[in-house]
Amino acid sequence: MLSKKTKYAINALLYIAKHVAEQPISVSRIAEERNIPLKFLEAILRELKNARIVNSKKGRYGGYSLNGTPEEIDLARVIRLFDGAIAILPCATHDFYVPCEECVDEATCGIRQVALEIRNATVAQLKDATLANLIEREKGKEN
Amino acid sequence: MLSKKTKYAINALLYIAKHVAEQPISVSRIAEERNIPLKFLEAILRELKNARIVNSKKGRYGGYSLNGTPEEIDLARVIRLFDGAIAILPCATHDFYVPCEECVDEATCGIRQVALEIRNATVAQLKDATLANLIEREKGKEN
DNA sequence: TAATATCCTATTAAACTGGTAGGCTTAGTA
DNA sequence: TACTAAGCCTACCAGTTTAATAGGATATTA
Repeated sequence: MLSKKTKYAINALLYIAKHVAEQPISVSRIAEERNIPLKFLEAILRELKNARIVNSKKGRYGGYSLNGTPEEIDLARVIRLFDGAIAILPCATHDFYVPCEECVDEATCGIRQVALEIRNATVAQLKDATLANLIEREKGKEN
Repeated sequence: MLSKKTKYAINALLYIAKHVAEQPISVSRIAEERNIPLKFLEAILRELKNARIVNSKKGRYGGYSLNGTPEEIDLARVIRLFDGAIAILPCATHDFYVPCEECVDEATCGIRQVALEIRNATVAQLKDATLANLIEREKGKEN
């Protein structure tokens, strides 16, 4: 399950993506519009900024803007940032590899093979899910 | 990520499946062979028994045996038992459905559509991963 | 009746999650 | 220059979950 942090992050990014013309957008505006605790969202956007997914502008009339187009930002990136690995086993992740303690022989482990196949499929689906794609999907379902 | 409980459960089931002829097999034997804390594994096998995935026999020379063939027991069932939902969002699960708090309109939500697609693919892969299939995979990699 | 199993309940330490509090720094604008 | 609205940073906290451990009750077989 995705953490609330990740879900808040995705929703905030979608909000910015839908209002690209009005960038930069302040944390307080997003917090109000999407019903996210202000201080919590502040921390989230700071993390997104440190990960270079958004840019920030300090001071009055400052706020956050996307670093890149909505086509370039996908869910895999956001989820990895906040929730870490996407795979179901630590020995089957690409970015966060850690061997399984319980494992006798990783090379032959059947569970690991399954975990790798699932991860590959899931990551592909999450990379397809860009901000632009998500907004498209919502429009498609509206009628 | 799968919990240790789930991983222990899968390993215990695989151990029993590999020694079908010697059923029932005691918790202490499995715990020793697979390096799993005895009392913890005890609780795990009891849960598997309550979920009718294994059978138990009390008293001396008792132990646990598979309830069904290794072809009939798959990872989806075991994971759902210990870790709950397989989907990445509560609104995208089949067995544990709960609406997303953050959600404005579930019917059009793009994230949910992605989550449903991922869940469908993942569940299919986990259902294919039966105990028999996992043992097959290990044999295939051995040479 | 001794030995060896499963079964059951309670407790616990550590980590994680979701959130709050308070204050500092920076940048436009009157 | 002073005000104000914004991001930036650190510390803390309460509740939940995870991964166990402890101790004993009950059942079965030789």
